[in-house]
Amino acid sequence: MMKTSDKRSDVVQAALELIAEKGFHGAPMAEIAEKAGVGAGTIYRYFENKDILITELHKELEAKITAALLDGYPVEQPLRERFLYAMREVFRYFITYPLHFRYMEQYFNSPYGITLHRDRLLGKSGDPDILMDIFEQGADQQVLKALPTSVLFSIAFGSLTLLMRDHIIGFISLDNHLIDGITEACWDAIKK
Amino acid sequence: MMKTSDKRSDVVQAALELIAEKGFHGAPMAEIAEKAGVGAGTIYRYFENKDILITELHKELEAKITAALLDGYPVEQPLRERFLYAMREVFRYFITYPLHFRYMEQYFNSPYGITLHRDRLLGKSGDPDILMDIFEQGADQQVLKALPTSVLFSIAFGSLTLLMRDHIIGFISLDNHLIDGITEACWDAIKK
Amino acid sequence: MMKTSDKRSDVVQAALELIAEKGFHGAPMAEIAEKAGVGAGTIYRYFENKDILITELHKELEAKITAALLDGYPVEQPLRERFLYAMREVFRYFITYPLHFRYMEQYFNSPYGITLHRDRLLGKSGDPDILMDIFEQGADQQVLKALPTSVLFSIAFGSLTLLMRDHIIGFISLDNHLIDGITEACWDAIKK
Amino acid sequence: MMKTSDKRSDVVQAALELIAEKGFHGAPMAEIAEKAGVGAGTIYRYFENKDILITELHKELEAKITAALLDGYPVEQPLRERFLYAMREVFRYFITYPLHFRYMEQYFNSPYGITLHRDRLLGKSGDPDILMDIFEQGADQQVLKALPTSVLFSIAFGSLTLLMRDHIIGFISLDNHLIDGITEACWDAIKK
DNA sequence: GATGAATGAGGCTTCATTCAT
DNA sequence: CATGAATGAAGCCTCATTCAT
Repeated sequence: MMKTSDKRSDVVQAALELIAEKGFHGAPMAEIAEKAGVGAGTIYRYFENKDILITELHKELEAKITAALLDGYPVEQPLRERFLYAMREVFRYFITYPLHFRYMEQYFNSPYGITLHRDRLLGKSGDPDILMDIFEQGADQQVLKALPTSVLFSIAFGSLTLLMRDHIIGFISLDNHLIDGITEACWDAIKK
Repeated sequence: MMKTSDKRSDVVQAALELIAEKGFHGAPMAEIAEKAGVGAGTIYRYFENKDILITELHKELEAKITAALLDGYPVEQPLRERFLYAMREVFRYFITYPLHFRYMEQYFNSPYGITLHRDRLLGKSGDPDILMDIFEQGADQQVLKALPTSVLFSIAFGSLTLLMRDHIIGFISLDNHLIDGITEACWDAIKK
Repeated sequence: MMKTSDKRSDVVQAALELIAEKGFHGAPMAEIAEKAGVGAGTIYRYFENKDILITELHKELEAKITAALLDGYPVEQPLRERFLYAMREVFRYFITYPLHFRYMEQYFNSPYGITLHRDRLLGKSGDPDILMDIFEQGADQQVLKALPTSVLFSIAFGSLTLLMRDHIIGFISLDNHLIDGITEACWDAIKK
Repeated sequence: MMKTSDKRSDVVQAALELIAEKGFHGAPMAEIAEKAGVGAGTIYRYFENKDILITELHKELEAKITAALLDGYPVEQPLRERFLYAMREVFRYFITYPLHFRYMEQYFNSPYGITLHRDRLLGKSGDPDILMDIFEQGADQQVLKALPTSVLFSIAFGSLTLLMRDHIIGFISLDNHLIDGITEACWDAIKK
């Protein structure tokens, strides 16, 4: 029933923690191995090389985030509610799993992220991107501002990113009330 | 009147270009030296080590950006106009100097950025932060939403960051019309 | 009647192919195991370690070559005919089994080969070396040049080795006519 | 006046000795560095990587051998004398520099050798190959057997190779008398 | 001051061998 | 007997920094 062996999970977890905390270059394979409690060579049974470990870990996190977002998503509600829900869920997910946020951030801001970005632009990303869908529908229904979809996305997601950073370093505290205020501010930004 | 020798400037420029393009780990000191047309050891006459070179370069860029922003800043205008002006200027500055943007981004997303952020929170940053001033005044005048200053900042600056990324990779084209639309969307986000 | 199990043969065959093609260092035990269709640990049931596998494989090939050479060997014929026969048989054997040639070559040109050579000099090699016998008889009968036996051997076998190399890489084509010419040239070299 | 720095020569000499004695895989870069009395990284100032060090060393040795061969070469003498001279010189050179022989042997019997061989066949080797010239002229003058040039070469050079091996391991002693006998035997092999 | 050759610690990866299942 | 996951020593290479010239 377990698809992944224990050692593989241990490696993934160790890599997640180290990379999230110290970045790709602050996380040598030897240290990942040590933290995972496995031999250095063991990592290579599961991941061809460090790049693939990094990419694979990104994919796993993305899948989890997407799943969390889709779970309970109010498909039938109006656009505004769906947008607010999605934003709040992403906030909550990352607040619950701050390492995931830090990892995704590292990944996004790295040569890997470039490829990712390009693929996403070209629609190669396989997952149903909820925010993008919302923005596209919003354009059709003329509920949102007449700005390119990707611009709307950047406004919402860029805000979220910096706010998460501040939350994680303890500069602000993203409680439900604040999250509500923020997501509504974002809605004001994109709505017509 | 020149505080810094030519060689120092050459090093700084070479470091800027290499790091902006390839990141900190893609810019070995030897390569920076070569690009600057100086010996590898020479760098160490001006900068104690690589970390200090990186930090110093960041400070220089920040000073330039601040200067560009202050130049022509409409102090007397209402808050809204000042906000729109500031955002547009930052966009224009980074569009003119994409290497500066890329460098600042690298710096921000790195262990260095952590320190920077912490210091900024503690008010150690010496420069007069225009955006922050605007947000603080907006709070006093009750023109802006009742959100923490740093939250307002993140909404504006987070949006800007992602949009600049997309512009630099050529995914969107930030012409004046689009910039106007974006800055107004950001204003909608923060205004009461 | 089978002294060796099937798995042992599979390992030997896999090792032969891999080593012949890629050399000792291009043939990891894991890959040999995979090609043989057995577990990596299984190899160690039959061969204490890689060195022993390599040495053992060499012995097996040598036995086959000797057998092929002895089969049909014209014991009664004059020296010249026996020499020509032996040379031609070796050529034909290696042309039929190029992997065997390549393996022997690898073995000969390696630290293993040193030991082999030394042992052969000391007469430790158990097999009846036909060429050596011919040379020794030739010396007794004063049909061959007054050169040490091992020198005569080197002339014949050294020529053969390089020619086989050229044949295998496709630079020359060792057809029967050419083989006849070569073996007679070798005979001219050694005959008085 | 010194084209190569001392360190470079030290590295080359250390590499020559180690590789000649133990083969490419028995000569780790770290050990070469240690034997040369330099830091491990220093090697990489002179040679991009191990492959290039190996190839470069081969080129240097080949140049020396060619030079030794050409020095005193009796261009005006008949074919037979030139062949005997060339063979004897090669023997003498390798007897004087046994490490050179062992290195060339290693190189020849390795993936590097394959390329070398192919290039030589294609005439890409820049040096004036004396033996090959002799064989070609011999074919024209109908002094030599009607065998492909490369076959004549293999007979002479293959013999030489094995004999050098035996000499180096001390199995035979290649004194002038023996060398004369061998080279004449080789002449008998190739002459019509 | 300026240079750049030299250094060696440290990073990634391979692979012969072991051993629990 | 057979397996193959696990190990870790060892190999190649990079690069920040130093120092003799």
